[in-house]
Amino acid sequence: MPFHALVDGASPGVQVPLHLTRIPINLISTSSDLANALVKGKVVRKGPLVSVAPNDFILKAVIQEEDSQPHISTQIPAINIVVFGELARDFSQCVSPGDVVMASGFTVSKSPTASKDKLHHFNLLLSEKDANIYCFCQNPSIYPRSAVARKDSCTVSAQIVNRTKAPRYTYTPLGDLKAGSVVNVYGVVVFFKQPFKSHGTDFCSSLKITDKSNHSIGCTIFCEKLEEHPKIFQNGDIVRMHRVKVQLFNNTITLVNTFGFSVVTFDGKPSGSVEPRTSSRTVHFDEEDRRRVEELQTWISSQNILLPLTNSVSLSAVQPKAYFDLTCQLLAKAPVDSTCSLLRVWDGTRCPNTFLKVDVDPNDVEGPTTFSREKESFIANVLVYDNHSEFAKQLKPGAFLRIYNLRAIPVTSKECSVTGSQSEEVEHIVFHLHGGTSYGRGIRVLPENSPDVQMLKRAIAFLTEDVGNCASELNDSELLEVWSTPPESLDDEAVECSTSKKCSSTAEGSCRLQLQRVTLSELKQSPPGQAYHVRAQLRSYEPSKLHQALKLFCSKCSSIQEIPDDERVASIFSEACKNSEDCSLPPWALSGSIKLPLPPSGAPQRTLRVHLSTQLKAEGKANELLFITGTTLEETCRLATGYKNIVPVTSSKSGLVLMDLSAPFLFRGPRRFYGCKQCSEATVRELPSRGDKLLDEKIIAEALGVQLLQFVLLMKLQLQDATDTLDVFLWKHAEVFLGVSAEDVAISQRAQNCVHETLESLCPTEGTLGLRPWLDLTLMSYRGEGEEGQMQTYYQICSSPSQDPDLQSQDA
DNA sequence: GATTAGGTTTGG
Repeated sequence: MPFHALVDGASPGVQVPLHLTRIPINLISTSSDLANALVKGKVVRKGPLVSVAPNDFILKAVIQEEDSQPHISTQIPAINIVVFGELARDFSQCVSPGDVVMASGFTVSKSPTASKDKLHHFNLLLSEKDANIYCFCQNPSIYPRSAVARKDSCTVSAQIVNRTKAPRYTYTPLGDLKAGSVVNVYGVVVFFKQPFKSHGTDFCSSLKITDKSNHSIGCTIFCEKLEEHPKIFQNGDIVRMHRVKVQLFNNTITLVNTFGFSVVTFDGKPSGSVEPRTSSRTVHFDEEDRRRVEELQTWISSQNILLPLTNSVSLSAVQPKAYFDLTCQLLAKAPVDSTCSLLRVWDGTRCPNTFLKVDVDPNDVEGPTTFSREKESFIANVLVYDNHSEFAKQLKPGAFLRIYNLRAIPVTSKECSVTGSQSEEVEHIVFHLHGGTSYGRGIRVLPENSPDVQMLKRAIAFLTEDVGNCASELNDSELLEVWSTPPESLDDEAVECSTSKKCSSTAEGSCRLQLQRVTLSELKQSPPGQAYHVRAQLRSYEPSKLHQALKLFCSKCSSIQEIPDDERVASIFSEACKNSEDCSLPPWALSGSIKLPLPPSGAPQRTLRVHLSTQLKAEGKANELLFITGTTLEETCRLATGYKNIVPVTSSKSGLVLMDLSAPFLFRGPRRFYGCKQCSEATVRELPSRGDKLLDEKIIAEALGVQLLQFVLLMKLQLQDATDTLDVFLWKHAEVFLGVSAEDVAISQRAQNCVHETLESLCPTEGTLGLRPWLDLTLMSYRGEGEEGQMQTYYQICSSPSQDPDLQSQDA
């Protein structure tokens, strides 16, 4: 009986058990005896009910002791509580801020947000199985959900909610599997095949998983429906399987699914949030699972990073004859014959080899039949055979794909030379996806929201800018400026000038691409405007503090801007408060007030004035977007944790206006979004109706006339080989190179650690240069204006770091 | 509560 709603402090048949002893919030610690402990506090903040699965929820709230003695301790008598399962839903429905609750049967965990929210160093965890919450309901609340609508909420009738216990799963380490048993397991994928049709009634997935025990266990999954199979995108993904049978086959332990089987997968790379990949509507996923996934993610990243689990390479890093996985976008496709189809794909990088032209009937082509010469040079031709040709029938141009175990086949053919008389041998390349499923051969459509697709989209977006506009080749002088000094506005004429020069050099360079690898010394003497392959070691990189590598980029004016520090943003907020004037509200806006969650210790609780859209309210989405006035930065951040989208505004004579765009124009949870000062024409206006489409930063920016800035990473690397050293920029391909999204780096310590580990593996702080891995890189050289106005050559990395194992120990 | 597959290429 975990949840008890009491009206006027009582409810028929419900009593707070007498054996429980109240413990002051500031005395809660891991060492306190919690078995019979009871905490009491007023709910000062109630977060949204987050659905993690049907009938499974998480809700966070803050409770504060009202009657505590401040002199007892300096610890703030307020604490985060995290409620799980259906108990969370009951809490959400029945408790309003202002209500007093008591809780027992909780556990405590270290609060990851303590330094930020200045609350208690521990969180209270309340699971539906063990915890009891007693709620003393107050008068109808005037808090967020109802405040704006001025609607009474939560007239709770006294009730006792009785829930069946959520099943608790135990997971068997892969080293402890006993033949004949049925178990639940967690593991890291080290091999997998996409599901294929078996000779029986089902599709079959074959995979191999490992864990800390370092056993590698083969698994075979039979399911009739494709969506019931594990959604594995790459080695290193994490799988959780329930109800698999342990069998011996050829004296080896294997796992096969059995009745009631279910599987969930997770990205193996830490990204700040753990998203279960499943199409099951009844997945159980709780804090314990989150902890297990994060633990495995940490374990994976601690494994030898020099031996990457995945075989993914970008087009720019493809080696002839090699097998590899390619993440790409399908542009066009056509059948070639009864067993073979042509897929035309790209990934935003250019393969140094020219592709064999595959003749197909233009009438059979799905998607464009031709592309501009520039765009064509970025497109790969992939021939897929047999079962994959069948699978390709269902693919649609525009889809994002990962193709596993592709092979780059060099093809030599005779071609008439330009002069026409003699024929000369020309080397082309074409990718083959051979029939069958050996080595995991197959094609997978990646979901739009996957981090890899997001990165791919950005790489392609950068490219299409470049292809569409010769100005493309990077605003080098600006890169330099950003590098050493705060950004200044660009001199337009200077850009025009350097752009036109770059255009001509690009035009000369783009038709003939360098095929062979060059040394750094040769590269320095080679003509600019071309792509080159180099093999080099990373000698050093800047900045050493990763947060300094994070910048904001405007895709409209191509400027790179620094992320303003909190001090600067805080001063913009306080200026805005000071200069605020009374104004008449736009006709579409509704006004209300909300109480700010948890005031800092001792301060009176603040009531904020908010505005929201009549339209959104009519659609039942009043809380989706709030315009708030008169807050400090700190208050805005606190508020943002409980609402989807917060836009701080200020009132002037002319009405509501956005703040200075040096400050974020939008807050959502820990994420902040910025607009370009130069390119925005910001106005506070009502958002057009979007139907069921979720409000995201793009929609909001567009509606407000804000040119959204994109998070990017910018670094300067020094490469070295036996012949020379070379400074290169890592920018447009930084996400591909580092394997994280810049946006994640902006909010996630774990993503930052991931980057740090990658750089550390390529360029260890300790150890000799000779031991550093050798990297196969594609560099683009281009001319640009230097700091003092003279033209000079710059280099930028445009590939992922593919490492050459043969050269690992060779000395520079 | 049966059956399927049981990684491992070199090819169009």
